[in-house]
Amino acid sequence: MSEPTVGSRPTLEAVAARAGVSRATASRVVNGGIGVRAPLVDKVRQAVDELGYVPNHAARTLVTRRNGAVGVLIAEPEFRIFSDPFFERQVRGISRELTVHDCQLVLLWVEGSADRDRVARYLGGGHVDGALAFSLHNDDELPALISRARIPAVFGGRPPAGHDLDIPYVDCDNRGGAREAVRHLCALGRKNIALIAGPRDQTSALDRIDGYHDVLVDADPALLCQGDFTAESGARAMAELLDRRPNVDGVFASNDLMASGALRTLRERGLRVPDDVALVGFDDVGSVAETTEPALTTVRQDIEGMGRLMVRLLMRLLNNTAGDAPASVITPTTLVRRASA
Amino acid sequence: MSEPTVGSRPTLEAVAARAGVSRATASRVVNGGIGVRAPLVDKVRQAVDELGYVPNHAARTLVTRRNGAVGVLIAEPEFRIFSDPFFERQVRGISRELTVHDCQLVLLWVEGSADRDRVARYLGGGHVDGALAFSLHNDDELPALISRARIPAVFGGRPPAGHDLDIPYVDCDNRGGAREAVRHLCALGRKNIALIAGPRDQTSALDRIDGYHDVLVDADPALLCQGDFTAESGARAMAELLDRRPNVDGVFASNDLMASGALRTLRERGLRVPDDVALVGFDDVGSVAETTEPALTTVRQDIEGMGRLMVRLLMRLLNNTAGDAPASVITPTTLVRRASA
DNA sequence: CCGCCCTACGAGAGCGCTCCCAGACCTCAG
DNA sequence: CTGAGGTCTGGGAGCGCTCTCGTAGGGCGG
Repeated sequence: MSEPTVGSRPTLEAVAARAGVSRATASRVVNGGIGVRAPLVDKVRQAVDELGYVPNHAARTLVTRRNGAVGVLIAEPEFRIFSDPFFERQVRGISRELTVHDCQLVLLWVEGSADRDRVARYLGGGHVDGALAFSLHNDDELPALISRARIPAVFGGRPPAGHDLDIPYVDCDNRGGAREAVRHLCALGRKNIALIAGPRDQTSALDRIDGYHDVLVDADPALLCQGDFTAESGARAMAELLDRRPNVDGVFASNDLMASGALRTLRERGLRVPDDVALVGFDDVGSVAETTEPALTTVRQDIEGMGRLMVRLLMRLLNNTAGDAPASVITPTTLVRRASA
Repeated sequence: MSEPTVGSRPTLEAVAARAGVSRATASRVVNGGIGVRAPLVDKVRQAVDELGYVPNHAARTLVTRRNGAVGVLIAEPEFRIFSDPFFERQVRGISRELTVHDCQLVLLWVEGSADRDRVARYLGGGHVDGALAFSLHNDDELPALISRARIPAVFGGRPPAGHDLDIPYVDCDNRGGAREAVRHLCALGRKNIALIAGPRDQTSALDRIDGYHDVLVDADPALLCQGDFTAESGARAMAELLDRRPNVDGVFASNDLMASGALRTLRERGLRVPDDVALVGFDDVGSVAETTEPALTTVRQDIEGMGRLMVRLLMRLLNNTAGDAPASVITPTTLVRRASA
């Protein structure tokens, strides 16, 4: 097909020869050097340096059956949301933690049904040790795809019910965070607290709605307005809420982007934040929450940390000869008080 | 270390046995089946299906020295710009084209100097067949990194001068596109055409500035204002321009994001677009250009196509036993007329 | 009908590595 | 001084695949 990537790289054999030891010993040194006496270790290390030896990954994988790569599955609708800083942060966390574990990130972008087959084959083909996936939508094909590939996996975000797979997930305490946000508005003395909800096909959005209702058990249904996690939808929802209930004095927006949109509408209508209407967001993505005017009071979730956690969970899954899956993790949220509430 | 990913998958040997042929013949069938008679092909295919055979990638790589993976290098500043739809689109194009070539996308995120070593080792270690990188900043370490790893690579965007590496790149005709934009404003009869420029450390921004000057050879320097490709900077630049030269009647913003910011400022100042000020952007990212009010006249570059082109160039590089590097590609731009100019 | 050539298939080596196992060596107690 | 027990090291098999090469077999011209 083509030339080797680099003109014949040195093999372990060559290193061993140069160091005057056997291939087995050289291998031991390369893999940590335990059980090898110091002088030999040094000799091998030196040979490695001199020759610029880099282990052949394929050969190693062939025998160890591990390839040090993890697939990150992103389905089309999510990818479009890549512009959402949320994703960037989560992938960043994943990437960083994978580096720690000496693993590579293989981006698998599932775009259509044809891709679904391809990716399932790929996952099943042992190209990657495990998979990380974001399960955001009810109609998502990812859980099915993963179970088909029979590969260790971890989800980011609680998958919708209905999947009987025991795939662990990492999520933040959406419901608890929402409760905290709403309680905070209550504590400020707000009486007509509205909710700008996220899309109903995402568990995170549903959980935040539940949290709202936990606190405001018999909230006026007209105070709940639907958004889709975009700033634009937040602006629209806010307008609608103000039309329906002009006496709104508190708003919990299910994410910061929608909160920023709501803020815009409030400003356009000449309402002061937080004086007239107190506003709380969710996520605490710095690029949004800190730059609004006024800065957003919001529920922080440790997005990058969740990404890292996903990797750690997967690693535990991989190093786990017994079959017991580690439990899912719910990370805590914290209310970050800024100016908007 | 751990269990095999899946309990002992079938090998080619097993397929061959079941089909009653030799391993060699089975291999031939799996790899396209040329030189094998139809009945045998069928038998092998059937065995593959029945056993659910999937080739072992590592074993194949070990002997072919190709691993069907391409590294996509993203340096930290770019990654932060992932929220820029530009990147999403380009990666999308790359991903799609890689699928066509049966290659995987390994995301390599270069974050610091420590990472630089790690990634260089990784690239040099033959884990990937080639690399794609985005060279946006003058101070970028990526070109050096790639030349160190001595691996076939293609850049997205013309790298800044000063690198004597013969790494081909794919870029759009930034200068020509800018010329077209400015000429269009001229054709509309605009006399005081301002430029909102992009950051000076990016070749694309510089080229667009050059294009502006190509048409407006002795433009008033006060009509040039610096931005950084964000909407916010566009808004600020527009404000500054209006303060400096209230008679501005045409603006070429070096990207759509800045154009959208400029639009906001113009609206706030009560100026009508395009009646008072005609505005042209660059990029034609739909999520921005089509949703502004009025919709943006802009210079379209085929971002996804450029991503695909990068992959094709790399593939040519890989299948190229002679050492002649394919030439870089400059893709054309087209002016898309909407409402803003 | 015989021999030639071409095509289809199988045998086998080997890619670079890990890891099992046997043997060498050393230490120390008896 | 000897042998048991431990620690290190090397030999060698084998991971699953591709690919070269040799051979068998069939078609066709002479």
